[in-house]
Amino acid sequence: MALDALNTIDTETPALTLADKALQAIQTSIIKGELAPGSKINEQMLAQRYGISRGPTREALLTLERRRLIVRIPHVGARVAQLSIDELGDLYRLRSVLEGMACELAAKHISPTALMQLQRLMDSQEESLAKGDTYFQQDGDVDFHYRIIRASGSKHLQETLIGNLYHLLRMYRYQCTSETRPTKAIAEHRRIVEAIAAGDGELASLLMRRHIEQGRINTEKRLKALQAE
Amino acid sequence: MALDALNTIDTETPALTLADKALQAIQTSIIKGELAPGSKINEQMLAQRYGISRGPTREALLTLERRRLIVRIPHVGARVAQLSIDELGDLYRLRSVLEGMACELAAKHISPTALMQLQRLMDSQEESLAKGDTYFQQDGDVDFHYRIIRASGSKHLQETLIGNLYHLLRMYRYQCTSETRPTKAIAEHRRIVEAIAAGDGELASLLMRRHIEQGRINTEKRLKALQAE
DNA sequence: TACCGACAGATTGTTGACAATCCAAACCAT
DNA sequence: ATGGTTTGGATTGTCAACAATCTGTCGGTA
Repeated sequence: MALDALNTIDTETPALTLADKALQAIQTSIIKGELAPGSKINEQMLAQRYGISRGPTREALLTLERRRLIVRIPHVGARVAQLSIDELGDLYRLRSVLEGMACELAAKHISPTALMQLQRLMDSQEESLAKGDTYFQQDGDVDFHYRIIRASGSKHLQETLIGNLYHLLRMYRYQCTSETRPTKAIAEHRRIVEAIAAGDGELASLLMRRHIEQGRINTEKRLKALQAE
Repeated sequence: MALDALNTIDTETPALTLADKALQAIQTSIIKGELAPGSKINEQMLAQRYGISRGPTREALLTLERRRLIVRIPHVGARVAQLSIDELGDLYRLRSVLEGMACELAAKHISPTALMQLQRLMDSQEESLAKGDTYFQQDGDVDFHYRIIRASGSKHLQETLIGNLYHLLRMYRYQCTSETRPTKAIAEHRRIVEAIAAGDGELASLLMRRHIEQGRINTEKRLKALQAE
């Protein structure tokens, strides 16, 4: 039932278009690996599965192409993106630079309220970690990064990271990480926030780049193990 | 050459769809300002103008939305993007960081042939400049930057810059620069290439960021004058 | 057997019509 | 006159059928 809800289009809220809803549904399937990397995507089949026509389905696929979750070839079709270690490195290298930049900007521009919210997020995460609750760890990490990126105040940086890069990143992370490293990661988050609060963008950027590099190593290890089979 | 053609399979055939052609046509109109910034875009009218149906037209508009050349609102429609000084600054700040990164990578990874081609491009541009031929100046500059970005060897960096950011950038540049500053710009290009050739990514990056900052100042000046009317 | 080309099935690209939604002008009530 | 409501026209979202293209199979030929 709950699983069904994830794969079913809600036809009762006409605020969103069918294309948007299809996009959400298909993207979730891809990120979770229900649509396996490299597998072929059939427009008609997808449309049928969600009970809509091919028009909105095609629109969703175009958006997924721009997010690099699928690869489309004209007159041939679309496939779910393949995960590779090379691309992972490429992706993280770019992410590292961009989020470093976000930190520097955030250290300059962050608003008092946004900073406070960020600190409260740290508190609540440390608290739930102490309780042994790791369920929201992954989401919490994403939330942390999102907030800093938004605090940068740069529309294009935001769009590039959240609107483009992060979707593919989430796919790698979802499929390649099982247990996270919550204690260390949250401590690193805390230090980054402290640097931002102190207005030290250079330090915040450095810490963030290191933090992300740790994440890359972690994910790469998993991906290697995954591809070894 | 002929032998090459005989033994090569045309895997790189454009295979242009109507959507692709419409995209090219509409994008050119927007960048040139024939479709004025802020003006409304009518799907049916566009489709009629190019003698195609609304389907491919919509696909083209979706792509233009991802390239930030238009703004789309569900059930309302699309408008050509507005140019603003704030966004120009935002855009160039991001571009600066990314192309700086491209320089560092290029200094490490560039292939001998790519380097040679780059140097030949410099030669031919200096030559045509000496002749007083400024017609291809704009294209030449774009070409220079593209080559360095490609030489970085980073797929995602390439996609982010060329696939996303540069389209909007070209719109600003096309509409906001009349006479360029060819002599200085080409000299700056030359120095950047020299730094890359010497494997000094740090220097190349610094020079590139300065070079881009000059471009920003130039474009901003024009944009201000344009908006003063 | 290996290679080349025609054929059939399936898939994508495109179209025109229909439904849902928004915008603006006209209308009514106060 | 002004504010809110209604209604008509225009525009976007969606659909199902048609056309163009590709993939893989089959048969023929060296």
